[in-house]
Amino acid sequence: MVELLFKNILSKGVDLSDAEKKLIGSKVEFKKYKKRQFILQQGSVASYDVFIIKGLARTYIFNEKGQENIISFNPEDWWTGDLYSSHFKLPSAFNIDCLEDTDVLQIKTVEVESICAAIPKMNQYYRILYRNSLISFYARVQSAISKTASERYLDFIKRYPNIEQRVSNQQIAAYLGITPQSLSRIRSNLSKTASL
Amino acid sequence: MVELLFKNILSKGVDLSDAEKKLIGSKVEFKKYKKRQFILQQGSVASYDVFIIKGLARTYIFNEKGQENIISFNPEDWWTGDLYSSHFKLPSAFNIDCLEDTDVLQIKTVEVESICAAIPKMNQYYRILYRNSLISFYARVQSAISKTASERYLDFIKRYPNIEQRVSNQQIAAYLGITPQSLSRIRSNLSKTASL
DNA sequence: CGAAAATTTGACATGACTCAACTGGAGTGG
DNA sequence: CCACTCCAGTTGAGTCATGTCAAATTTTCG
Repeated sequence: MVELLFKNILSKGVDLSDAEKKLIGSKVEFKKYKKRQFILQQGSVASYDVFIIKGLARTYIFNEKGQENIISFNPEDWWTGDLYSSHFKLPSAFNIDCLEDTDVLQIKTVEVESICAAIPKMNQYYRILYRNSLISFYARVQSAISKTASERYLDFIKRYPNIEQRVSNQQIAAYLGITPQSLSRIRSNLSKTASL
Repeated sequence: MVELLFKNILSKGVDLSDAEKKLIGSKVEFKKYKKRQFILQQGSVASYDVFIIKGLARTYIFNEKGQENIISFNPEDWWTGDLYSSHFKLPSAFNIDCLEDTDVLQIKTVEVESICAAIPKMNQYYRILYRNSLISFYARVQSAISKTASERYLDFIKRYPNIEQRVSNQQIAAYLGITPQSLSRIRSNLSKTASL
């Protein structure tokens, strides 16, 4: 189990000694979630950073109109959680729930700080992790403000082909910020033009 | 000059010794840019991380339709650059130019790595810096996919009142992902309803 | 002052939304 | 195995927000 996390850490260029792995391993809790179960609920304060080792979760928010907006899909080998809530100890605006049965490793956010203090190179791991997330958010913002729904859909299936297979159209629509009806029409237009 | 950077580092909870300040100071280059001058041009490889001490820059990209999309405004006390390009040593898709005469401190990206290696707690500085950026990008994505142009405009002037004062409506429109004409209409509608 | 750029306004086109009805498949209980 | 319900997905009609193109007006700045 924990090996998957160490593998992820190594993939960011951080090589841990056995003693360091032992320390991190002692802070990590394994947990299983069922499909539809919540990892984090809106209004509660996030106290864990969650690393997904199997399954699929989504991070979403209800907008003013009461619709779900999916901020991100969180598959295996990814972290999820609410950085804002767990840092400032304020209630989260996010919901995180599971679209599949999901196994995770979770670490209390305060322990993340203590791990970084004890193993300074772990700061480098987080630096790289966050930097990579930032790079993909740049692209998402640009896509969101400059492209039509149809173009954004094509971006999505190109970038996350594995996720597209695993989620319903409703979920994809909530990720793109459009209605399921619009997505349905977009798909039918694309298949028409593709078959010409 | 460099004091402003140290102040920013301290504000993220990282307290530097005089020796550490000296090391960082030796890697930093001061540079002045005129209004309209480019800090980074599309197609070139970014090799610097740039800390703005005075003035205002913008990071933008040309979309497929040839329009400018502003990813972020970069005022004093902020970093700018292209994390992706400078990390992977690939040509940047971004343009960064100055909307005002701008003074910066720049550090070669490779030196950032050497600074982090020599002063491990600087990883913590970057970790926090990136985390804060990520938090604001979450909000921007949600705003972009779920709100009307009018709501996004209100978000913008509320969140960046100091920047709204300093840039043209064209720039704001490029940030919101709408046409200058639409922004003009939105503003005139808002002033009508506000005066009722 | 005069040229160029920014902003505003009008007319019209279009993309996406809403509301509503319909279709088809998955699961459930008799 | 069938009848039933539930939910995802599709489709149609009308509406609204935003874009496009064009022209008028105002502002900026050399």
